[in-house]
Amino acid sequence: MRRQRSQPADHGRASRETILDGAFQAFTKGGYRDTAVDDIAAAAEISKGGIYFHFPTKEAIFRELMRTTADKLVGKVESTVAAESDPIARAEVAIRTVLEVFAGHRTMARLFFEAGAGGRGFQAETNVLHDRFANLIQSYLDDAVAQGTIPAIDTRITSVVWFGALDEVVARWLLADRPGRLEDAYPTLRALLLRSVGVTEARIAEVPAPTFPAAFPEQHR
Amino acid sequence: MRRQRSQPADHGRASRETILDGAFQAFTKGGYRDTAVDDIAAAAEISKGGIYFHFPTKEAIFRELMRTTADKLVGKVESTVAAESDPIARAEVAIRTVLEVFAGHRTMARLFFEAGAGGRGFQAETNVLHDRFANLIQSYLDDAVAQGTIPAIDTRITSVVWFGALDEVVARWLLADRPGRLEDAYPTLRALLLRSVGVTEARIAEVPAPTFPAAFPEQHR
DNA sequence: TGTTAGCGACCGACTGGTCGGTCGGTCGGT
DNA sequence: ACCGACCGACCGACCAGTCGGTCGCTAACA
Repeated sequence: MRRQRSQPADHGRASRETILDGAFQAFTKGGYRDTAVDDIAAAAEISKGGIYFHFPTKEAIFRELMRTTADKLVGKVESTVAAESDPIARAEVAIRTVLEVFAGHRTMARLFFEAGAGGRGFQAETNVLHDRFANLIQSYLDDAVAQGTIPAIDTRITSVVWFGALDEVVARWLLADRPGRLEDAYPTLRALLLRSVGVTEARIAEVPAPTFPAAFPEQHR
Repeated sequence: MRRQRSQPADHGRASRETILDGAFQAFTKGGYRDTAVDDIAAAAEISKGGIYFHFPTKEAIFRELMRTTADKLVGKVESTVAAESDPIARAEVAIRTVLEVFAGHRTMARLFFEAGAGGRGFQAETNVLHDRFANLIQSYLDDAVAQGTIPAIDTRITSVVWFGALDEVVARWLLADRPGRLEDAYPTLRALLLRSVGVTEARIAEVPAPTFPAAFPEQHR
């Protein structure tokens, strides 16, 4: 199968994107270690040599993919958050947005969660990602504390806790046999997190938080 | 280096344990994928062939290691929990115990957290582990709800959230450049979690929770 | 207009190295 | 003499990265 050769106007941009797309698909099922460069090549309909013309190593592809994908997510969060001015409302919207984006892009979630499967050094990569989100959350919490909306607490640990909670909820959803709708977990998650930092019950009840049926399909006990 | 041959009385039990010990050491630094069977052999001071006399596959070694280690941890938790009768107190003690055990056995924590680095199928293994602890937590929460100590909430999601929080706190501690004392995070974590399920402030303040200095060394912002 | 040199993009067979697992063999105890 | 425990060289699969090519475009030149 002869491939259409790219026009010179492409400047190689197109195929770079094509490779990234293929890499996304490939990494998405299988994680880093279980994905061979040949798999990426197949997914992107390009040769291995072609890939190495555009990228120096397999790891470089993965890193770029992670970075740009995270950028998109953070960008999305920051733009939706911009509509709110109250710091607690911002935190709420941030959490909700992450949930919604992942709900709509299960594969993207996979990318983030199977990133770890590249042992040693990728742990560091994941670390940066976690930090990024935790810091985002922490900034909202700090603001909330500063303006007296919530009592003074250790916002560093709190942001870690919030992130961990969010992370785990998404992780379980990803691994569930018959996953429900991820967004359905939001009302409960929101209430738990807001309560945890001492937001008043009145404030928590403010958004009626439609009582969906339990978001988690079944429990294996 | 000729090794001491085991006495027949051993029935091979000793060397099985020796291998498991070596595997623990080896897996502990490097995760599953980055640890070669030869590494395990070296750590256990036995030959590769010797290992395959006792275990069918590398994966079998890892699974057994995970299982028995988790057993120990769960056992420890359950025995300390037995001293308490109030379900919320039990949950508190469970969290605290996990923190303390990990604090004292950093390597054990490593084993659990680098388990994921074996892509696909190990995710499932980790899943089981998470389930085990989440279910433990859920049972305490269910009891607390049943006896009216806390309001009725979705204990399934709540247990996932609690576990996620705990998990992330430990993970950050493991990856910190200059980790502080893990137990120091307990007071804050405890307060956050208890508040999240609606335990009264009075009850939360009950244990004076000695205000340690911040448990997290520094923040990279 | 026809010819050709140069080049950027891409191809895919191949290499070097790693690693899980095997297998014929050894050895001490009974 | 036999057997269970153990040894370690070896096999084969897999895979990241390389390298000598090919192809078609464009620009320079005749």
